[in-house]
Amino acid sequence: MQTVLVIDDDSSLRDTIGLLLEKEGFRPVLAEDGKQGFRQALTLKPALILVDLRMPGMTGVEVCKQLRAAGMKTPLIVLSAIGDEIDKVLLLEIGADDYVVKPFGTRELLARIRALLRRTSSGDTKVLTFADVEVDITRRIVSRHGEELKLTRAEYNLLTYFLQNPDRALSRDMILNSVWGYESFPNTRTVDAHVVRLRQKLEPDAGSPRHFLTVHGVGYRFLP
Amino acid sequence: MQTVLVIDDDSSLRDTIGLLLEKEGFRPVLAEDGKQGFRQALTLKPALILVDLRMPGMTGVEVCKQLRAAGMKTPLIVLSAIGDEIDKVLLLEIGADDYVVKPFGTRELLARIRALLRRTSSGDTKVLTFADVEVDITRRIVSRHGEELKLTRAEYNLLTYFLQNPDRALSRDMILNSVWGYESFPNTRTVDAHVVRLRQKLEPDAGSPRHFLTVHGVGYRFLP
DNA sequence: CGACTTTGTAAAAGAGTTGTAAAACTAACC
DNA sequence: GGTTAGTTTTACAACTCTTTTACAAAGTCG
Repeated sequence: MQTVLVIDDDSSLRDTIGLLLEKEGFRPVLAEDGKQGFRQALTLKPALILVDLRMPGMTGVEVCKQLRAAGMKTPLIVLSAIGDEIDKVLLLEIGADDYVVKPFGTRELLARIRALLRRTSSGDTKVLTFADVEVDITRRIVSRHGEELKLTRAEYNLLTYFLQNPDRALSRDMILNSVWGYESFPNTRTVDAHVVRLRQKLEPDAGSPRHFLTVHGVGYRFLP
Repeated sequence: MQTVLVIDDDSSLRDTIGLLLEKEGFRPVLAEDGKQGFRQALTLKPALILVDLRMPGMTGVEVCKQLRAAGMKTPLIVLSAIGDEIDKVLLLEIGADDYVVKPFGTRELLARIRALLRRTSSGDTKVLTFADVEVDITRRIVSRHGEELKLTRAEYNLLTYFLQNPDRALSRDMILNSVWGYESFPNTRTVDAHVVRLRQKLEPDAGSPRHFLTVHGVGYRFLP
């Protein structure tokens, strides 16, 4: 989950943004002044920073400058009040990546956050999870408790298919067609062999599966 | 020198921007419509693209969408006339990185170009590193412990591609398209041959690679 | 309860993928 | 034109993964 640091002295706005971010799947961290925010930025290394331009003490411009001087390249969006005289060019030159003028819609703020994250982190890592297992699609790695589990290609493909079709009875033929494609025609027992392997690698107790369930006479059902 | 592709049907504006860029040390390439611009973007792989929103034929939005669909991550700034009703959020969502409203000052345009180049990783980051290897992009030199390692062109290109896409499973086809381009069609085994060479030159122990990892049945994953 | 079908599983057989050196080919440079 | 450096293809061994097979275990149903 990506951490977003929000630095704003207006506590009500800060909380609003915090809630919004939380709802959208980010981990918000709130700071009420520039100095505190600056320290948290260094220690937390958030994925993105939102900073108010006008604050008592250390201003947004100061925060931004200092962070860049400290070598941090964290993407940063400046929040400015409509009355503020902002020199857009200056902002961009001191190292802010974008700015949003208050009052702003939540949709706009989110879009900007996403766009900025997309182009900076270059890796929008997609991660699916079930139980205590993590499936990192971009890295093509499956792990449990941070420890990598080695899955073969067929196992991996089968697993992601199950993840995309949770809690549904899936016949062996459906599975074969979706995972193996219409070109190859393996025996339906092939599916069983791979399910066995997924159970052995991913089930807490392969003997009595809790996630990869058998639907007798049909096929399997995956329960996250 | 960094190439900037300018796509605009207004020839006078196009030339003005071209001159400005040239004066500021960029290499401008001009395209007069969306289709032409799109093709040049794919072949030239510019460092940055400026595209007019309103054009006959393929619009700026189209260009942007298509480029992103083709997997190009080139930073892109949209130029829009003051009368245009632009949905900023939409622009950012389709993958534009920034926009400038015409008429704009040259100072503003340049600041935005620089800011965008700065934050898009390889913009002015001249040196990339991983483990004990340094890759100096501007000098096109790879070294370890200050000692130069001689890499051929293909090896170097492949290495920088890996560096720009760390910790992601990359299929041979993706690698071929990005490193070799859409025009040449070498065998996918070519990739393997070059990976072998990178391992031999850069891995501490080429026999058990720690950085250039194989993703069986897919391709490779580079771990810095 | 049996007779029958379906599933679990390990292990063998088979298929496909990768590592690697070397040959064949190209482009670049005197 | 010939030499050289670099790229791409090829060939094959080594390796990994997939599929089949065989049999035991479990489930279904009269």
